[in-house]
Amino acid sequence: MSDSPIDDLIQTMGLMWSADGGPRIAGQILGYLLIEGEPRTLAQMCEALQISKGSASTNARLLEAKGVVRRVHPVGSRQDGFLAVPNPSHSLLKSVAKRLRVQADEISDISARFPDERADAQRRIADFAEFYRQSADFMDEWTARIGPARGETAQES
Amino acid sequence: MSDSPIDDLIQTMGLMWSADGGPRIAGQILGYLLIEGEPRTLAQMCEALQISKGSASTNARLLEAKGVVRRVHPVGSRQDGFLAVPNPSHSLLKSVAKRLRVQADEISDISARFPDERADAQRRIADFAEFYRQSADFMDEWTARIGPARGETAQES
DNA sequence: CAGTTCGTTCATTCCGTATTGAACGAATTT
DNA sequence: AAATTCGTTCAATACGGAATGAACGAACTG
Repeated sequence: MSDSPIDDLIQTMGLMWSADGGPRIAGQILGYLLIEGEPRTLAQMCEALQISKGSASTNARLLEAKGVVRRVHPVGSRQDGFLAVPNPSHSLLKSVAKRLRVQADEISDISARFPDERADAQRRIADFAEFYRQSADFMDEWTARIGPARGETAQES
Repeated sequence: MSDSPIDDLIQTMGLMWSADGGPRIAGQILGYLLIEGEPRTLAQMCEALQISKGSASTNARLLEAKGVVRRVHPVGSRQDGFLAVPNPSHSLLKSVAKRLRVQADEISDISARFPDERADAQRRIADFAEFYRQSADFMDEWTARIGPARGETAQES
């Protein structure tokens, strides 16, 4: 079991990412690309992280969708390259904000169907949803303040 | 399967909570208490949500630790009562901020051990950690703006 | 002080989903 | 056009942690 700081970081990033509810391998890939600094292929990820080709593809694409990783097509090479986005703050916060907003809408939609005799409960739920919505708003505000990441190409709906 | 808005909300809160990486039952309990508005016992949760006593106890205590739920001791009753905190924003954001800060520290600690020839990687990792730290700061700022929740009694370390 | 009624704990079971590996299509190469 | 070399997909598996329920201690009750 290697204990080099580099491996340690990759391992830790994996644990952190899975603690946040995501696939562990996605965090490991991000850590790996962050360390390497230059585009790496799926095959290189498989070799370095000892994972299957399927996992490498799926999780790299996941990170790409989140805007944390960018895919490049080096001329003269047939394989795709994956590169950690220098400053992923923008994409990361935006995706969190979006999720909060969806959850807020979902909750208030449901509470709108409450029967009249549950007006008090309806208000409490609405207040709760409002907190989610405010949090999303504030995230957007913060996102705007730090500005978009350099070299970002996120195309989420 | 009942489709009343009330049951629907409880179910949805459970799914949302688990989507954020937590136990589904915790979200369901929060939804239930949010709807009821008044203190409810573990036995009532078991009955309403069809869950075991152990789950009720464990998850209620989890919510209590997060400062989202408050425990009360009604005089004359031997059972504890659990009550949804009116405005949990403060506790919720604070716990998120704390986790971000822990993760940021963890990452920069590891990157500090990088060998000299990896100075460039070290800098990228440090930048990444800095983003986490900034996010935590940002959460605290947001927390301060909305002010502490009414009736809060969170005692996290 | 025996008998309840609580809340908590913990070994076990169960379930969701991450991971795998083989199969496939597309694009290249010889 | 056959043969490679890519990336993706998907059914099967493995694994981590959620949920259970029995056991336990503590606090009350009669």
